[in-house]
Amino acid sequence: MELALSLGDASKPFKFLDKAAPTKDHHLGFCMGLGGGGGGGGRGDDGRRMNASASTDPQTPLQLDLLPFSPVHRRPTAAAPASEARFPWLIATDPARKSSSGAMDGSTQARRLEVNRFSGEEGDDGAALSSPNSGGSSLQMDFGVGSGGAGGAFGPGKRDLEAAEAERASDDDENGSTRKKLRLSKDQSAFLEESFKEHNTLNPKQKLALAKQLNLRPRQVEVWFQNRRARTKLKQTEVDCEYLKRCCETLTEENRRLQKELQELRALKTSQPFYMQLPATTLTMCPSCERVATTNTSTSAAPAGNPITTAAAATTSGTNNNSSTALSLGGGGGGSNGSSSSNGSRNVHPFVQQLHMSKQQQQPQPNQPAAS
DNA sequence: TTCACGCGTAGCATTACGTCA
DNA sequence: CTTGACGTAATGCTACGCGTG
Repeated sequence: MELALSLGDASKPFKFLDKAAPTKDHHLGFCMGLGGGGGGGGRGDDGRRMNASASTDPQTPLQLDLLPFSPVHRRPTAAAPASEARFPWLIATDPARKSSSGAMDGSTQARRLEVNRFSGEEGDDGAALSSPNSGGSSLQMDFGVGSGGAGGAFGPGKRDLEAAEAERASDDDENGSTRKKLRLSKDQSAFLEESFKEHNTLNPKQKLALAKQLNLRPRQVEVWFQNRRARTKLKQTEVDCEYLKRCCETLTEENRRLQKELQELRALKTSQPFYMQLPATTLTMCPSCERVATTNTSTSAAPAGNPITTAAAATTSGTNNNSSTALSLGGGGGGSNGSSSSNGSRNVHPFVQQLHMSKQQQQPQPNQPAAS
């Protein structure tokens, strides 16, 4: 049993940067597919990583939408040019940003804008910044230095907390020892989420582009995606667990039901001497799928409405003293494979058909219907 | 062709910080 | 005001694929 988490088509190019902005009311989310097949999907360039990927299994019997998802994106308009339409929060929706660009005094503005922001001077040298020892924490808190005014589009541009945080960070910069944790703004997170829906992994180009768009360091983008994948996997595990739990319950119930039926059959067998005259029956199990085989000899001994059909199987030799019963399990329980033989010969399991054939060869019963 | 090496990125476990009830 | 739970950014480590000499 396998769970596949569909997070978009990994084969698609990284389109989010070319797309128009997500709508203001766009939903962030993903859907999970519970599949029953072998492991498909996986990273495009690396097959060994298979989780959190779109399921290619055609079976995909169950899909859970954990969050609503809307693929619709807003197109850039004349009123909202592409750069702004791509980032609708740049326009007017963020009151904090309004304040940052409006009534805020210069120093405060600079301070707020530069929190979370990687300075443009860093350029595309993501590798250097990626080093955990590169002092990125202190660097990113190096607000007010080289603010240049151009950046800050994706800076949080809000939250007095961050200003206070920045002040504390500036203190930390002096000793340079503490790790400073930054909270991404909602807008940044939303955009990253949108990107994650497109691709849950990043190539260097995409990473740099995203970092530039969001005014973050490439390392931050990278870390965000790593953590996001981890969260996705965790959710998947939870869903997996839930699904297995349901399966277990179903099977337990099925087992209980079968045990009950078996008891009934045994009671019936002892109460009716007719059964004693029947030839030995066998509980036949398919060696490949371990499914109990059906032999349709239409004894109709089962109680009415009984999903289990009993059949007195003809034995290959009269010397077989084993008392056995061929049971046909109906489609009940969680099974969806249509193993029930009630549909006639079309859906009869190959193993069952093989049984029929062997029996017909050994004990031909020309007028015997195939259905149970 | 094979091997060693470096680089980049993945997953994973863990830490540490910020937020909230 | 304190505290514990929780979410999450960040760190450190290992493994793998790939390109290169």
